[in-house]
Amino acid sequence: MTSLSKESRKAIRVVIAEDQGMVLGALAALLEIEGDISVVGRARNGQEALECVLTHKPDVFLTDIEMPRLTGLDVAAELKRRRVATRVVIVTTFARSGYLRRALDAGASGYLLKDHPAEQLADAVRRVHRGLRVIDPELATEAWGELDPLTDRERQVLRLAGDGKASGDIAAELGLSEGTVRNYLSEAISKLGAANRVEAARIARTKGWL
Amino acid sequence: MTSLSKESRKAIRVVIAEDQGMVLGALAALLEIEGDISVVGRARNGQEALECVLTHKPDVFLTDIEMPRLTGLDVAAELKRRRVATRVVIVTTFARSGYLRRALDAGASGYLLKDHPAEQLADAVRRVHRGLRVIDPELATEAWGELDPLTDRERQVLRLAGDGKASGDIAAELGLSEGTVRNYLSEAISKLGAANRVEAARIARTKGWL
DNA sequence: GCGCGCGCATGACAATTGTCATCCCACGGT
DNA sequence: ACCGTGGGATGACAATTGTCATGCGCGCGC
Repeated sequence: MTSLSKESRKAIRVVIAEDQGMVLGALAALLEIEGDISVVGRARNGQEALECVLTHKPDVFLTDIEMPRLTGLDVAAELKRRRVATRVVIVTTFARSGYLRRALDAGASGYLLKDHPAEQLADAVRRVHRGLRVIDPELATEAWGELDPLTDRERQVLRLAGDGKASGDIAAELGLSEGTVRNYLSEAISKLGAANRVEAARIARTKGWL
Repeated sequence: MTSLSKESRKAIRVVIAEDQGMVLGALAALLEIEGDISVVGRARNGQEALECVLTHKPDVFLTDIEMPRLTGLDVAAELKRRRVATRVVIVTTFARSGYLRRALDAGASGYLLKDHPAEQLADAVRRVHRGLRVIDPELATEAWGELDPLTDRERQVLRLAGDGKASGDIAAELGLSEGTVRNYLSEAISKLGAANRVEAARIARTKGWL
């Protein structure tokens, strides 16, 4: 279709970031077999990814969200701040509306789920390169749903509580009093309609709010 | 063994199972570019995988663990039960000793982590095809460490508790009394050296015991 | 300067959780 | 028939958790 005209002349230059080495290599292979896309850089964490994009200035930057050092969202935000022209596409396992919202805020042009067919990937890269937006339809609808009702404190506290830490420990860790921690937790629990701290943490996590 | 004499004549036939479509496609692409390997089937869940292996009788079956319907471990076990000649290689995100143990019990010939470099994959397929075992070294050592100390009941109860359910709910769900549930939980907590049910669940999960 | 809201803390109380000691009962040996 | 054992239940008690009402100080808007 599109690029048969000039074909190999102007390949789309891509950098990929993904912490699972096997998947990273595999995605790269997947794109390389498309004649019109060329993978010019790979990164296994956010830090590396940022540098890689900055030095290569690729057309498209494909990134996972959950990575060591910096998340894909952090990297996207940083690229936006620096007014880098590279278009960002998020490729993640998580269908969490909170993530999508943050991705868009961070200026991402695409948001795909690892779930859906591999064919979509090369296509998405081309579309985004042409200046279009590619948002997984499944998410796009639900996305403008509820926004995160939690305050920063509630988030912090909930995160720790979700790991099984006791109120006292959490208090110590955050330099608060135990009673206050329980208050925050109680607030979070009621905001999320949960029955206890653990359920609350689960809910927040699945929405991408934690 | 069979026919490596003729080289390209006889490509290694592989079936891949992986629930994330994108990753599935990517892994397939990765293997296809190796001249001596041919992907003859793909599956996105355990059920499908089992059928696919049964009908294609591939040389090697590459599978993720966590999938809908049946886990990769379940499929491996079933293949062993049926005395299918196909060699099984587990490819997973999780470096959990419990998983490795179960994989070996189920007759798997390989256990790789998605973390490590993509190059290893094709190599592992060849090695396994030749009749060798390929176990991620990182795991291999630690593997013959502790075995699961939990009883069936403790496992069930812990699973539910880890999701934030209250003792009463768990009791109802399993047809036990609330006190009994607390007893099991207490046992599990002490066996795992945890401070509470949530931490206990976390620990069990990271060991692959849950 | 006044009032408001927000972040944080207290204290008090009920519900849930974690720990133990004890008990019942269905079994599987011997 | 008789013990041993393991699954399950009770009851009692302490610690932790969840809920509320209330209090304090600080910054902000007006």
